[in-house]
Amino acid sequence: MEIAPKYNPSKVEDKWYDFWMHQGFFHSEPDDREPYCIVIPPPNVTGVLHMGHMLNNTIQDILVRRARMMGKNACWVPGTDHASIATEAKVVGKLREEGIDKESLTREAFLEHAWQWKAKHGGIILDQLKKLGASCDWERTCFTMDQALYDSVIDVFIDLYNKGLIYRGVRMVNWDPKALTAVSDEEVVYKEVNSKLYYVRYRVEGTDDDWVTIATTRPETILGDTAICVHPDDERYQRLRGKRIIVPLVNRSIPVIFDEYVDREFGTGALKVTPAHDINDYNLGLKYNLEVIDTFNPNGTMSEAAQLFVGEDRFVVRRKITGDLNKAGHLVKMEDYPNKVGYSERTDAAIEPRISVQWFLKMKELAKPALELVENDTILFHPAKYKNMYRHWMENVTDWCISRQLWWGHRIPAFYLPDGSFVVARSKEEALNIIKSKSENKNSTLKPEDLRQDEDVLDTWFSSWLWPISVFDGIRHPGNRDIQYYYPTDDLITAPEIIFFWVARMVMAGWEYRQEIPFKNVYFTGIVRDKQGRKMSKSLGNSPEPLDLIRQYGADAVRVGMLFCSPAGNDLLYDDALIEQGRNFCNKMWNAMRLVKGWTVSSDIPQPEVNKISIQWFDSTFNVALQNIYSQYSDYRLSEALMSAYRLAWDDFCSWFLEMIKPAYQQPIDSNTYEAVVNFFEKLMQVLHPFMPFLTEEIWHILRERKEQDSIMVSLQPAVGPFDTSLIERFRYAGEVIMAIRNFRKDKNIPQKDPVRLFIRKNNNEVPDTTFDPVVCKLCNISELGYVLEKSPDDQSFIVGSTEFIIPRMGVINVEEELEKLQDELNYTRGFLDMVNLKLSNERFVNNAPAQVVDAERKKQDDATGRILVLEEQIRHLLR
RNA sequence: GGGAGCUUAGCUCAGUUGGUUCAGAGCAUCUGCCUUACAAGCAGAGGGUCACAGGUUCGAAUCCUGUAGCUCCCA
Repeated sequence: MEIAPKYNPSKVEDKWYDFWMHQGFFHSEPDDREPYCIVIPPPNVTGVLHMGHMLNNTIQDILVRRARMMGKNACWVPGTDHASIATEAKVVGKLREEGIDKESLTREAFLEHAWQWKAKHGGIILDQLKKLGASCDWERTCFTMDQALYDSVIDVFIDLYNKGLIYRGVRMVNWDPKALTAVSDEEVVYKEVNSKLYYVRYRVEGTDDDWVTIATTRPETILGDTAICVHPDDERYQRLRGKRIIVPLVNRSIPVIFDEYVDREFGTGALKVTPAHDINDYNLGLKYNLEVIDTFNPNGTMSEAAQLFVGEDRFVVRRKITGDLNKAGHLVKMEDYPNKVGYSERTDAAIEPRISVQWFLKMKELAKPALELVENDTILFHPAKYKNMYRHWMENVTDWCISRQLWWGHRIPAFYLPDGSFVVARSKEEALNIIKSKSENKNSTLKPEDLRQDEDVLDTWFSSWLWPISVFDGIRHPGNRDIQYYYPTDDLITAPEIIFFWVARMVMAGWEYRQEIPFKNVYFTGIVRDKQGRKMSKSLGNSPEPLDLIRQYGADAVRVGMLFCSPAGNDLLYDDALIEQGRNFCNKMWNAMRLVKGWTVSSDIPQPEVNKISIQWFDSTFNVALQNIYSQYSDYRLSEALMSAYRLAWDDFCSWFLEMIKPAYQQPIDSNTYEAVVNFFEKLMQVLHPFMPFLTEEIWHILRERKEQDSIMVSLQPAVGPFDTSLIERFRYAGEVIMAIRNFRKDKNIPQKDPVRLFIRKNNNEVPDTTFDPVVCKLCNISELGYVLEKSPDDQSFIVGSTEFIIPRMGVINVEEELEKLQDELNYTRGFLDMVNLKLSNERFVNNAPAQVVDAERKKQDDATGRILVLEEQIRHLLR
């Protein structure tokens, strides 16, 4: 068989992905096995694959493939999220390009466009994930607006309403003037901006020249002022008691109120109060029963109520009004002032606090058990430090504004009667029944068409929080086979930035609807950043195109590269070098396979001693590493598990083991050894499979003849076998000897191809351990190995531990150079011994430290003493 | 303004209950090598007062206190 000298991923990857799909290996149905389940954090239908998805889904795939290879019934449910605001914005934008105004369409017509858009773009990310090797159960692909999931959301709304947890209320909300909708507190991002503090003076009513100066960052809101507030103890303003103030430009008379809320240090100590446009002012307004004048239209332009600048944008008005105030003699001064301004996470428009009627979900009761479940480790966070953040949010949780003034999404199932009252129901008909059953005769003549359904939809997260349940239809059919089997799911892999948006709320929903946790572990991934530490983003243009990377390096290389430097919860500084490292590793494995497959096997030759001991050593080494790797998996230290597997494969298997058992050039290998090598190789591929699925499947198939339906991905990972740590320990020493001989050769310019003789000098009457002598001989090209008590004048030697290794003179030696080296080492060792002696002569140390530690020091003492003797003798020897 | 966390090699990070698996790994760097699996490689080497200052202890990267710097979250 021709095997390419370099691994070519593009040829291999599509082939195996198709194979896995055709075999149905990704699909899961409930059975007798233990389930393992992950639900994907559903990507937006608006999105395309970015590096963050690559990392996140690589981790999920590793966990799923590993669970599958542990014999569990693994199910990874994929799907997408309808993303109300983002999608509606995209569709509106697209329509605008086509010259269609959203306002000119009916709701039904608009939704028609939205569904078309979703059909075209909604599956892009999921298809891209296939290139990465994602082993999702594609037959279970879900969308948050599929009928079953849609109805689940509506059911939950109705249920929570009936439980009194959902209410409709007038509240100050975060208004996104671009998307024309309210957004939740969590969707507001605060940014530091350089703004100005405007000092504006207001005339006291009934005076000609008595002024009160206030400081504001938002002069355009002056038109909505309905009070001036000062601290009751502020000496400067006592004269204002009982007075009224004239609002500049509009000449409205407003009261002065006294409240301790005011910070006397800030600005002038006098605060203008605009209840319609600031949350704190709103609260003051409630307290003092102030007039509320809403001076803005929903799109951020001035309303009729403002009287001036009607229809002009708030930021334009800020400029204009400053000029007008100045002209009218009201502007005292302006100062630069850095402050934080809230922006919409979705549209980046500056958030406008706005009074409006919205739907809210009470959070306090739901938060209580959800906090407890994380506090008592029923749900584990990896890394655990995120518990702090979670606790903080849960303890300070506020009611969740769940309505959005959009069309794309789950329409709020509330129906309004002509008199303005409403009922919550699944349909107009049901609503009508409820109305009729409640009221005597008053509404008996109502017809369905008299009812008007709420125009708004629900926050997207109000569907996402049900995701782990609704993908199995567990809201509508709580007893169905799937939900009973797969729920609670096992692991959730997500970003810390949505810990409140999503993770916390899933815990709440899980507890409310199943009295169960939604998942057992939450693994928080970091943010993928560029080399300068900037978050990768489209606008910065600093992100590589993931699919290009896969084409260039192969999916396995990308997976391995991304994971290498990504401990849980830590940000990943992306660098192409990481992916190159992944590619190099793939190639290394490929070449090892080429080596092994290149041998001719003979059952006629006996197995050399060196091979026997090498196989024993690698078997132990492998099992120790395996134990390590498995424990790293259970601690969710995936990058460490990968690193352990990497070193096992590269260092232990390739660099050591294969070199130990490798037959001489063009010589056959004995069949026992060959069988052992192929076995090890197979197991190694199984260990590596979750990280690099394609390459391992390819090599696994080349290593042995397989049946048509055989696949490494449904094989079982090896169990940890017995191991001999003393054997590993003894080889560690032999390895040091080998390295010392290599150094010796290099030092003395003796090429590897020239054989040398090696004599080991026995200390006193010790019985030498000869286990690895054949290995040393093979790897160092030793023609003769013996044990001696003395050495002859011409010999050269080196020391490992406290044993001297002698190599009969080959060529000339530089006596002075040797002496200097030996003297240096002698000095160092003497210093070392002094330190140890000092420690051992300290009675408090000997009495207080555990016996182990003291013994270790004694051992050091012995070794150093022995080494000094050898060194001294070597020096004497040279001087002779 | 309130809270949480971080600071260990040039870079990215490990380092459980204080004690020879405590100063580690990978990458990068440097030096030899195109040695018939692999130059996308092989064999070696160098590199850290564990942010700073105190304290506890026989013993501190690890525990305590303070200082400085960075990051994140909340308002």
